[in-house]
Amino acid sequence: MSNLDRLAEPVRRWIWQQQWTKLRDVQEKAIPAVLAGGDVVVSAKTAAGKTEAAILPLLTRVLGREEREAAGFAILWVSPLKALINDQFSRMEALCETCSVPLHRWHGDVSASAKKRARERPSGVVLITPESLEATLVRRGREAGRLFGDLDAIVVDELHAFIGSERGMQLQSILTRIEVAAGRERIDRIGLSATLGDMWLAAEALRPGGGDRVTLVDGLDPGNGVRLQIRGYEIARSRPLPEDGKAGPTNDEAEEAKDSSTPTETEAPLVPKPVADDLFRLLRGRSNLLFAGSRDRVEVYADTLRAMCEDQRLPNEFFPHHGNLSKAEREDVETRLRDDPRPTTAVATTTLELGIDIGDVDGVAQIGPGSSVASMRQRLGRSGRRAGKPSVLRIFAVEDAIGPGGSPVDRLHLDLVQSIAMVECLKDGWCEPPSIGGLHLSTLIHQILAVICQTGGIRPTTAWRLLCERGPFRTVDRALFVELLRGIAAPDVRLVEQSPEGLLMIGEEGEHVTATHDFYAVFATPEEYRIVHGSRTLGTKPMDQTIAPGQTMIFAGRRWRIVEVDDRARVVTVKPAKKALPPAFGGDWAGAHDRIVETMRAVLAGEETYAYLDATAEKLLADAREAWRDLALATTPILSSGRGVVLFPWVGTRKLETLALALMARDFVASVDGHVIEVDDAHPKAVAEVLAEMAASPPPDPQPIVDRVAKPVRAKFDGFLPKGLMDLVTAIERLDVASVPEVAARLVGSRD
DNA sequence: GACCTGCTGCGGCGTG
Repeated sequence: MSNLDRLAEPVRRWIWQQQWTKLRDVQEKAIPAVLAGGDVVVSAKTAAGKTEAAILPLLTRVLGREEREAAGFAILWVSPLKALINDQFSRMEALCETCSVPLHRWHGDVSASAKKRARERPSGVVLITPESLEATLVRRGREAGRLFGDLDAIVVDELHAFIGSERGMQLQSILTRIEVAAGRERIDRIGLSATLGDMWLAAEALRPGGGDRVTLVDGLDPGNGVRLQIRGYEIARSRPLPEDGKAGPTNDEAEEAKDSSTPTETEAPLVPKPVADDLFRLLRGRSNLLFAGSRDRVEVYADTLRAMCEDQRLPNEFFPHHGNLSKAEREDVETRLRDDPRPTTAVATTTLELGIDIGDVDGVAQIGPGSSVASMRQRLGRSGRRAGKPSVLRIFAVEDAIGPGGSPVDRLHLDLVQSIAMVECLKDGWCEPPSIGGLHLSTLIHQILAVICQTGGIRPTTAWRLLCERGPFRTVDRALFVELLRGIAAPDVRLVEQSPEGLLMIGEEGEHVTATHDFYAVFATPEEYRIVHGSRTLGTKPMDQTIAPGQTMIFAGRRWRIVEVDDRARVVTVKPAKKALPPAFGGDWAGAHDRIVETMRAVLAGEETYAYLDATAEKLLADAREAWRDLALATTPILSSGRGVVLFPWVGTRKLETLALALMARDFVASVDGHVIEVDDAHPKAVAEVLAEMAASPPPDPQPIVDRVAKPVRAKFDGFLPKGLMDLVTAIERLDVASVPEVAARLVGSRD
């Protein structure tokens, strides 16, 4: 018997109106779990019907409750994106109406009057962002009991997107604060998540400290199979790529003339011709997603493919999509993908990996290995959603042509090898676990300020119990909490102060910080210029680079020249140009997980053949394996190179960077380049001696290593931390000092 | 050699 019969009558009526013949697997499983009460994580891939899996039984619960005197919201539905809230609102509107349950949208783009109405007569379901929830607690803390005291359940949509992040810590903290303000022991939490390698992490993220009591519901995914290919390209580079942003031409007539000239023969194209030709041939005429890896590359690839359409007098079907493009530019692409019959390829960053509704695409392509196996899996799920259609993923591995005399690292074709390693990890069913265990002191500072605003003043002990004992900051003990409070109450900081009665109050600087609307978000955002053409805002660009009139840039997939820069208003006015340079957005490299780099070593050292490689990729892999043998890297992971040394420990980026800093603390000039460490002006024997000593000793003193981290301040409130606490955060969240002996042993252990 | 996300309250003005 289907669990359909356990749903309330109006809910069943709505299902009947939808003409559903039966419930999806994940819905059948979720209904009894949600009806039973308690915490539940529902996991399934995108578009499997998770929303209905949660809302149908939740509405049944709400309709089954006896009418109560005190009003209040019944269901709090927290979502990471405004766009998702809008999608979900239209999906739930008719259902809620059938059930006579009010449905509210609550985020920054919703009118203040609609929010006021919801606040004055709170009831039914409210779809809200963490930031809007934070704002409500901070500005109307005394109303929290009235608004949330009668909640039946809290839903966290896209739970996986919150795990381990600053925003995730904030959300967990807010959920605790709501339970406490509502005077409730606990309120049921329902998490909706993508499938993770380890679902216990999702359970623990939903209920910190109580993950083992969360019910896990996993939707079956029969799937339509996967067609995956790695395409190799061996490109002779006569000249290096132009350096980003630095070579902007000056504003004069000669430059205007240059706009219309064609690129000279010696100038290397930004996208190698064989790669561009294949992309054009394989993608044109269908609907695809092309993940280019960075915003700069999104612009360059979209511009190159658009220009190819124009050269062949064909209508353009390639459009860029990334976080710095305006909402209007992005929505045009999304709508065209979803509703327009014309073939469309969106060239994108990670913006199109998550939940936004764009329907199904024919294929997915990506340039290079991509940032993680987890993201490769999400991308794969974007195609092959229609019955009988497999998921199609093409990975373009672009490598330099290089002879036996070339640089050892380049001969290993590590981009291709990493692509293979990541596909192998994916086939094994593994993906990176979210990184948890950080101290998150920046976010804790935020939560201390927020709780003071919410309550009007709080005792330090009460704050610690709320945020660290009951809330999510479990790694912060009383002593550390007191040290943090002393730091942010210091006379030169003054975020907080203590009243004569011992209550924590907002200090002078804290008044400034909490007064602005920028306060509600816990993540930092760079200052940006707005890029404007005529009356249309194309998007924004970070202001760390120098921007000057006369410079050209590719932006929103088209070519522009900067006409005017208004530094006060932070507006850059542009006009069309015939030729332009790629824009520079900057960014940091998050690095690869240990398991990926270990698999890369196994790929190089092994003899396995991979059926998903094309002929060039096979040839490049053979060349890389030949280099591996020539260089005897299996037995000699320390190579002499020019006047320096190259180290191949085959560990993930965090351990690699820690070892490089440890060598710097021993007065070597060491730097990380991809998956290797380069030591300048050093003799292999001298480096090996120090490594042997590190391998035989306990982990080194972290302080000299921490002191060499280039930019320690990263999170929004890091700047308010006393140095000792900033160093602690750096050591715990960015380094792995304990691994130094083991990584050093990998380099010297195999030489004896 | 990376990416993404969010926002209150109030004063002033125009419109129905």
